[in-house]
Amino acid sequence: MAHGGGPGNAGADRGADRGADPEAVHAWARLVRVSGALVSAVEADLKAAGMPPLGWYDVLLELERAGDAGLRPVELQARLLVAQYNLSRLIDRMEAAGLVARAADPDDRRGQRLRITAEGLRRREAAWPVYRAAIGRHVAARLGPGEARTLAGLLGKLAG
Amino acid sequence: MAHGGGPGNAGADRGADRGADPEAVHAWARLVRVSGALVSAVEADLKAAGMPPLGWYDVLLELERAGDAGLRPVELQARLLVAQYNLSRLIDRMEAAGLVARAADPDDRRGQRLRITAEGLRRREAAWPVYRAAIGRHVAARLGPGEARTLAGLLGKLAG
DNA sequence: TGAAACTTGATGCATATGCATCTATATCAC
DNA sequence: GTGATATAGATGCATATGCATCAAGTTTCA
Repeated sequence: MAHGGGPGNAGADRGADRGADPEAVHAWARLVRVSGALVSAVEADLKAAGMPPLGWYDVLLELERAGDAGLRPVELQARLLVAQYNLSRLIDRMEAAGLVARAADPDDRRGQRLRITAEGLRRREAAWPVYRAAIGRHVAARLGPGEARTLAGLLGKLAG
Repeated sequence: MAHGGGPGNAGADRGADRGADPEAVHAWARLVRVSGALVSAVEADLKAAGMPPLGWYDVLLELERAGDAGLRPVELQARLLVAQYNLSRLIDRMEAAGLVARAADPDDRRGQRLRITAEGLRRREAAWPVYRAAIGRHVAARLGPGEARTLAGLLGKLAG
């Protein structure tokens, strides 16, 4: 479970809330709390079904989309917004599990190309119905398509 | 940085997206990615200013609000949505840092009452301007008050 | 060309998280 | 009351994360 909780309206000067209006503070508090709870819930659903965690899924999906060319770790890093050292070890684990393969990059001898293995493909495909159902339960059941679209739009602005 | 990335439209049967409509899936993907990125960014801002991490802030704020009576760990756990074993050790660290105090609960000898210390109070107060500025930079600068309110509302529905 | 600066990815070490389980106390059913 | 069950909180162990730094390769530019 994520840390949640609300930022402070207990701050001394409520009247002069410099730096963030109260609506933004409230939205922030909810964002942290709700996203943490939902991620935990979905993660638990995946685990309960014997599926790999979300982070693994994301890697598998990106590599699947990248196709035969594979991806450089540094590209994957940028897409998934994970820290470099973190990705390095995530790939270690996934490689050990046989889901991805590292190969030398012919164009840059510092680098690698990562590719999904057949087994990795199978695992991602097996995970998707479970993942989709979890999203259905935790998101789609609570938000209509219009609301979901609005939410995505607002989050997009936040990502700026 | 959090794991981000999108769930699969690479799934086999795109036409029959049982369990979650595409809008929900998209909103979910954005939620995970954006909230992760923002939490990382805010956390980095706090750290850069020498302030305690978000999780600590949340604990301090709840305890400050609870006042003299303090809070039971189990209550804090429910409010912050953290796992029990996790909170137990978070409190260990914060106690070691002198920001919170554990005391035996007079009404339940299994339990404790947690209270914020004077130093904890000072730390939380010192952190708030930094935290507020971070929220301002990362949220308020990108969302007007009306949008922030809409976002909070949608997230509230998601929390259901 | 060749030295300085930068990029890519790995890794040792400290810290944090998750899981299972444990102890102690409280509550419930009888 | 007493035994069964539930709840509060801690903890050993495995795994994951963050930080700093490193080695190897690439780019830049005098």
